[in-house]
Amino acid sequence: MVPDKPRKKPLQARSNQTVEAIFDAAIQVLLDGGLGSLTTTRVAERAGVSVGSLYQYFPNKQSLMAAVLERHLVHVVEAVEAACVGSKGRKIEDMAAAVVDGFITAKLEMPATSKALYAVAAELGGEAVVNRMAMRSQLALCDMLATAADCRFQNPAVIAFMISTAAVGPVQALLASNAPADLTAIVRTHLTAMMMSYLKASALPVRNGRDR
Amino acid sequence: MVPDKPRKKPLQARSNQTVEAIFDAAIQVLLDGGLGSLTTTRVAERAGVSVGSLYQYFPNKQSLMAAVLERHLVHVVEAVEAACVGSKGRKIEDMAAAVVDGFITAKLEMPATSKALYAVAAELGGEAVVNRMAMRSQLALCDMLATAADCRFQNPAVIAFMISTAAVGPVQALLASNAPADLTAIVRTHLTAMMMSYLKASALPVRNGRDR
DNA sequence: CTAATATGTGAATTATTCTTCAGCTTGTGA
DNA sequence: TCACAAGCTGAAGAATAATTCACATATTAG
Repeated sequence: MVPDKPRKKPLQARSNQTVEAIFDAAIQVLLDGGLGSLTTTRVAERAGVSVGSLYQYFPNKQSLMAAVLERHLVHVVEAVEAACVGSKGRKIEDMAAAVVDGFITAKLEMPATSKALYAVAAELGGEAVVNRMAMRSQLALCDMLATAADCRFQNPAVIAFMISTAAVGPVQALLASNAPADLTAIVRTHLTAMMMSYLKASALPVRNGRDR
Repeated sequence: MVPDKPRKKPLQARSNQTVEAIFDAAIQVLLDGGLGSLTTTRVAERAGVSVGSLYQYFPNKQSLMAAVLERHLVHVVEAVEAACVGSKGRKIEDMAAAVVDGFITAKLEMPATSKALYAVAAELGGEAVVNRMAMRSQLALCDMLATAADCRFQNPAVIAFMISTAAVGPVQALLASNAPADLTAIVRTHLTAMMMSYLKASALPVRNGRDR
């Protein structure tokens, strides 16, 4: 619906640097002033390039914002996916711990970026990106859950939906209130506990070896 | 930091109608076009009044958006607070069910409004409103938890934080994907199950009558 | 009925914004 | 070295926005 692809693919090393600089600058501008005061000119200035260069790689402002958001979310989703494949065949407790840990670690690796992008995610262009990424992580979770060593689930897709969506709230709140590090640790513990107990409560225990 | 109060308090019935119309129009404009394309002129047009009237009650665009957001969040928080006071002295299972039900019902009562306001909440002015409302609901949750019939909690504030923040994710996802009603019912069930199991897992059972 | 007050109007002002493009600089391959 | 392509520039165009204010209309009190 809205153009999303880079207008031009960077070929020389120089242009890659430019694109990197633009990405970083967008985050910076977002951080002091919010999405409302982000302008293409300001981003270009901060990146140390001209507006013209910006428009060489992004057909318009919206596609720039979508690209910045996607870049960050891909990073987070990949962390979740890694935790999922790494926990296949384990017990659900290990699964819960690994997934929560991967998610929180990735999200809090760049807290400023995470926080700045919530406004972008809530905008018209961002919604689609968010939905796409949510799908990806729920698929990975589903795959993982199907291999649990100690139980089966009646409706893995719903469980995956709940886990992935319920995890975002506490982390978002943590970021929104610029919480101290010790609260972060506590939330990590509690989120793990929440997911573990939820998984246990939703599990159909496997009798011996093969069920059904 | 940013002016937030109405410039003028409506005295006559006529002006109250105007303010109501402006609120409703703001939601409408937000719904088709998003925050990015919301302008004071467009809101005034939709409300059937002139821009001048709008600026008579809101000193600027930001305060208008904050007021619209606050109005909705107060409604949701009041539902949660009602569920909390109504569940004092009950068992934790009843508490979890009542709170989740109150929250989801209030949020889904006006799904379009809820969805439209996520962008506002993520903006600079909205963050403060959201934090204030989060505080209110966590306080109510804390009060409720302290009266549980069947157990005590080591750190009620953290539990309240987790419950209130973890509940928003699934509902937000539900709204973002325009989910069908049956999925809504399933999420309601699962969110209740999640909170119940989490509360049980975090509880220190009370021995007999009085503990400690 | 009349004066005082409350409310409503919307063109004009002032400021920004996104986006383009004609020309300049830098890199590369022969 | 030279010519062509890739990359960069930033002033200018066209559009749109937030906010004001001098004036019109409606309501209320006395």
